[in-house]
Amino acid sequence: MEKTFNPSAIEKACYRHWEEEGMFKASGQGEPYCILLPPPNVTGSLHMGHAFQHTIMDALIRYHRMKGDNTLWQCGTDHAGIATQMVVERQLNADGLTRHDLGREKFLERIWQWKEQSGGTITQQMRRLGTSPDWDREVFTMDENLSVAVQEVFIQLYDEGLIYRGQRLVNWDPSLLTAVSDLEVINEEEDGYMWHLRYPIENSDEHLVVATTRPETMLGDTAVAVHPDDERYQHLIGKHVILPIADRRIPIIADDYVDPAFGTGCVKITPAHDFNDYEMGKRHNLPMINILTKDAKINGNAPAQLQGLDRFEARKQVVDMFQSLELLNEIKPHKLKVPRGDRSGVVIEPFLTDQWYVAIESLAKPAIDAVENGEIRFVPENWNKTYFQWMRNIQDWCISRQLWWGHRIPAWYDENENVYVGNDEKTVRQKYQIDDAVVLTQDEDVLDTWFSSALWPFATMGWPQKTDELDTFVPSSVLVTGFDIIFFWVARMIMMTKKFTGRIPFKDIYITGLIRDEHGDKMSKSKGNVLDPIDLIDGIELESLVSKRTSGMMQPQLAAKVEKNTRKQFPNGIASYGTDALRFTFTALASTSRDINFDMSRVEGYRNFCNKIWNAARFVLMNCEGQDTGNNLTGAQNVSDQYGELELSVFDRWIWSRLNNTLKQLNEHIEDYRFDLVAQVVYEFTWNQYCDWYLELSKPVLNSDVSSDNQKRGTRHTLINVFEELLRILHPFMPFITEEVWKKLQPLSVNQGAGNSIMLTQYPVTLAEREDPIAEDQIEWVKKFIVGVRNIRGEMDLAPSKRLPVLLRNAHASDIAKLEETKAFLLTLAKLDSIKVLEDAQAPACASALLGDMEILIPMAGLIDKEAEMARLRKNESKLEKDIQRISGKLSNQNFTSKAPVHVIDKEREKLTHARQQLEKIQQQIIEIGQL
RNA sequence: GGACGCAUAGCUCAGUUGGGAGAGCACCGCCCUUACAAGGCGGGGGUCGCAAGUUCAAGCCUUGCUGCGUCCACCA
Repeated sequence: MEKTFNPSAIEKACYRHWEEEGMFKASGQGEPYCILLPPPNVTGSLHMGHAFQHTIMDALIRYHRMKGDNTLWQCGTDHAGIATQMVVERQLNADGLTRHDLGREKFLERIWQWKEQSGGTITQQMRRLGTSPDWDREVFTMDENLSVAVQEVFIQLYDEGLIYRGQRLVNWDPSLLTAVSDLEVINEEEDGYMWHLRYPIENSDEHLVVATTRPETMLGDTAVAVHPDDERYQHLIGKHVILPIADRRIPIIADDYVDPAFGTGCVKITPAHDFNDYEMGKRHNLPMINILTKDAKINGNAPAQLQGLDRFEARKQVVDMFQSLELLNEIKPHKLKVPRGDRSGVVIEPFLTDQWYVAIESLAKPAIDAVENGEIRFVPENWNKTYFQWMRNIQDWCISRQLWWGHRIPAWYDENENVYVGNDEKTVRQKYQIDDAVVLTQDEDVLDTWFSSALWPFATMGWPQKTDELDTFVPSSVLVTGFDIIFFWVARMIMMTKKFTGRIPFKDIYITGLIRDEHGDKMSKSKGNVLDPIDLIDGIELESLVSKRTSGMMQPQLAAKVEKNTRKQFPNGIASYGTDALRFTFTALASTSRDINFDMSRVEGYRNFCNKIWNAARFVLMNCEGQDTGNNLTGAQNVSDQYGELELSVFDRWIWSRLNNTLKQLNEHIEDYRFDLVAQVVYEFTWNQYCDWYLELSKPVLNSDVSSDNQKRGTRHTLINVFEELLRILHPFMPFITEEVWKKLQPLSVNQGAGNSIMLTQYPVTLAEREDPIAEDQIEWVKKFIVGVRNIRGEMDLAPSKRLPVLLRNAHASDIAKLEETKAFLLTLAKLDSIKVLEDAQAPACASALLGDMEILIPMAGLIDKEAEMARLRKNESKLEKDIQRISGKLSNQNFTSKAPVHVIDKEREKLTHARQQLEKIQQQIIEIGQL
């Protein structure tokens, strides 16, 4: 084995092996365990958020697969209607073309080409991450069988009256020329103005002053509203104003929606271009005058001079006209929420169009119930509040999009605009008994991408056909996703799956945090702080990183800053850390926190962890290869004690006990989705117990002439088999290194017949017989002994190579028993040349450490500086004095002694006694040293 | 306006039912000891945002405040 772990040398071949051997398939045996991959955009590429979530999912999948569950990771990609169509349209634009130049059919061909060309990117990147979904079951949301499901759902909902078509005010994106749902509109506060406009009152010299942030909409005003109780305007209710410019006579109406305290207390009402006004328009039977074209220019309902102007140009013109009519009262700076399309970024216009909607309320109810009654569980639980809040105020879902890329709506119209819904024209004619002479045309629109995503849990399992997968894997076990798509996707899956299968789609919803940069900023191209997971795996040199970060920016003027920051943060580019280090980092960062700040130094730390594992393997191999590891002896499988020729020492038994304990904790943490704690316990065991202590403790046995063959066999046996189990424990989190190392070590272990991949072995289980509190107690004593000596050595600046004599004073019988069992280890690990037990209190001048009542003494004899030892003792003394003061204060408090539980009081008393004894010894030492 | 989250060591974060403040990284000192210098050993470092309350006991529970953040709704 190489001296240093080199991930790039093993990962790809390792993955190919797994995939070619079909190891990712559900076994068909055991309890079903299923995860649905949130389908990424087919033409997208893997970002840090994906990598994070995929790591978590893969860890769960591998864990359950090794546990023997019938484990399916259902994967696939999404057609991502708007996003994908935009990409291809942009490509066309670069050639000076629009999609209309190509026509619908040609344009769709072009998108399919693009999908074929770039559709494999993300799935290839997932392979680099080591993910193990069943690729043979990969689904694309526009595959034939998915389209069948989409149609079926649409038709069934329509026939039940739960999908309807109607003219309403929708969020209209004037650049994409499509309706979008409420969720696709981002409202952000921006600086704007409030214009105060005067409307002359009919047959009067009076005016009403209305305030507006969108003056151009006055062209569509059909009323002015005041509060019914507003005394200022009582006399005007029922009268009319003459709308300037448009010269329209519109009524002054009363409605308690108006807040008399805001602005002037008069509101202009534009039912065709504002959601509140629309509602009021319906209440008061007001006409709805649409003044905009689809691309947000002023239409023929406005005065001729304004027609054809862009909405923002028209705004200026309208203001100018009011000014010249002396009807502009004032212009105030004003902060307002501006609705923008989440894809296009342009200002959304409320716009009257015909669209398709899902009547959502009856679907929402069972979906709310499922979470309320605990059938579906959010983790962390708190997210159910977010869910409830949205679900209980849910609005009908606008599902039609004026796009070409997507599932075309299965509806046909005759010349009289009658609607017929069915699978295809032929079916429709039969279903509605329409004569062939009647011309039918299909709806031009497609469905919202999320409509097909909502069917993911059952459509991927073969619905509407009855399949075994539907029975077995609905509901799936857990959905791993971000909170940003709870409404878009999670809620809608629950509604649709309940509706069409009667089952819940998943039992748990594990909501992960959002990956941010190390300072908590969102990763974005414009900030130039985006990390590509593949770059962390393979490494990237500085120049490539800089050009990657600065190319194709929406705001090229930021490039210089991005370049500067990048050069500063990564003067040497990014090193190659390998997949396992990256995955372990994600695992360790997966706490309950909402925001996860991705820290490069963590990756480096876990790269080192990989190297640690690698080198531990080298040590194990070096000591076990070609040696008798006792694996063929009876009883070796579940070894926890001595079996004749296999003699386990106290520290062999100790490490088995620790391993068992670690596994127990790990199982609990996985149950709780606390992957950060999972990472912590396995890291701690591997590095701080197995490597730091166990490997060191094994050396004296393996290298000594004194230890017996049976003892050596016992230690080798433990060395190899604990490690082999540890590799299996680690595998779900670090699949590559564990596979590579396991293949080298497995032949030496009791698990030698387990097959040709660690991913198909059994996950280790906890065994009560491995628990060994006595061994744990003894090794604790050994550790304290050694640390005590090291402490003196470290603080007294004694050369590590200098072997020291140790005297023990005030040793109990139990100390002496432990000493006898472990003396060889103490001598080696603490670098001692002798250990003597003193019969009485007499001792030369010594530096000292305490282990319980026993004093570990190192004669100063020219080695140790008096002042330095004095300072060390004083430090310990004052620490003990503080402890004693605090504890005795507590114990002398009558309230405490009368009210606290007995075991707490006893514990405090014990602590006090112990501290006093320690203090006494320290002070005695101080006197002794002081006399020198 | 409504809901939610966060504030603990220089940085990034753990701290489970209230009972002696932890990790990684960074920092300081010593060491190239035959698994590993991507390492070993030792060490320093925190008024747990502020205030009040409950309690024998509060990083943890309650209330208020401050600061930061997210989501939903929205006053033209």
